[in-house]
Amino acid sequence: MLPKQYRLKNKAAFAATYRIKNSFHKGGITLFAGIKKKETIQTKVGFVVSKKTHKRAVKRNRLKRLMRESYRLILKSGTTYNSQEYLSLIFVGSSKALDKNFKEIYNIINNLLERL
RNA sequence: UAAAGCAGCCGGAUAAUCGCGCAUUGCGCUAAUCAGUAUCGAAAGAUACAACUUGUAAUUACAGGGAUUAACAAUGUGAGGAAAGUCCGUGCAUCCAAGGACAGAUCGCCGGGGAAACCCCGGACGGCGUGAGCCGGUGGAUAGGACCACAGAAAACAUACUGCUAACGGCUAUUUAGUACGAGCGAUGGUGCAACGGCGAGGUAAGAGCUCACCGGCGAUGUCGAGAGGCAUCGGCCAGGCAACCCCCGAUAGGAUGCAAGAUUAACUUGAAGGCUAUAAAGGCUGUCCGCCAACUUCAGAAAUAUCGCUAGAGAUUGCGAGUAAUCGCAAUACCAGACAGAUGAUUAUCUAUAAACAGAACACGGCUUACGGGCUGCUUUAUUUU
RNA sequence: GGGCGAUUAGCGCAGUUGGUAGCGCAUCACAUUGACGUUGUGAGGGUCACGUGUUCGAGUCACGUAUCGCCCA
Repeated sequence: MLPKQYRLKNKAAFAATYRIKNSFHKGGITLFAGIKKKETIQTKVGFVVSKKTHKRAVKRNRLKRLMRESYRLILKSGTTYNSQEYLSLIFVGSSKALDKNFKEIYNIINNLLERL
């Protein structure tokens, strides 16, 4: 889990980020990016796994946790590329990514941020 | 030893590095903010200074003391046996109704437990299994109605149909005999899931519980039992199935909606209605009256990333006692998730049986049902072997 | 989180006092035509989502399971 200040929480913010339609996809994970920010505030991140992806809550939670942990470790290492220029980021997991382990998820997230 | 049956338990552990939710405490020379003034906020509300209080001096001065938010630090704590399905029941909340009856609903062997339940325990009966055991929505079919396809004479009424009988009366012939007209009979009909008991013997003109033995079912009496019911004796043969179809009988319950229930705050801006009346108070146009506007009241809209509901309980653990048991009583101990884009994770090492099953709290609780890798314990049954 | 509904042929749907499962389109064959289309005639195709029970008998009645869909801010 990330601290609260890093999390994207507002429903309107989610809708606004989706509306930009600036997205990248790899290995069952889709990254949506918001507008480039003007003020120096923290970039906020949301993680989404739909109920349609898998029926059981345990597997959905597992994927969200892996994505979160990957993002946290990348943020900690400092090699965030251009991602911190954006106001908001959303990672959406699909059924392809469900069975992958932590290292695979980490590489995918890293690759997505690199392409941003 | 093997195969079964029943009951119960566990649902990885330890260490290192990084990381999250909540609670408490700390931190004011980390930052921001705060009563009457000042500030934040839509509001509820929150707070430095002042006041108050403590200490030191002595009438005024100095020092300390509060809280919130964010960040930081420390400590504590943090998913299940099913948290699941939402199949039952209850608390809790709002709305409707409040008196009585009917309709409708739910339940249905007996006794006990429980707040209640499509709940649990013990027993009865029926069925299954060699057995330990398991399964069962199991009241009433002479209160009444409906239905029972096809087949069959007939599916409930046995009054019909198909038949049987020459003992009796009649008729023909007149000794024997013949004839189903009267009369008697309910065996024959083999279809069906099911045919007003079954099977054998006696009996007869033909037959028939008409009589008898055995079996099945029904009723009465006696006896055992708290009761469902068991056992024994006697009696008479009239008693199809179906109530998880309507129904009858008995019992139970206010109904509906569900925490996205609902409560607090009610700015803002928009619309509609009420209202200047009796009483108290009462702004503006104009001193008074009328009238109009504002204020006021009600409803709706919009604003939920606010606060509460939100977890101390029909609870948990341990011990003792009552009871066959479900369960109940008493005592002690500790407080043990409370989020709101939603907390338990990642990596590495070691151990054990190779860490590998089903699976994530969302108001709470009691059940039921379903899913589940592997392991452990106790009791019981059957089979085999050894002593 | 809570509350509801549906599942029948390849597709879309009927099916009530429980008694031989149907309709339309599609598929196949034949006829018609020089050929195709249209049209006509006929045929095939079903675990009534799955399981257990009640019943002589279940698509229908009762209970459980699975899948899909809808509503509530």
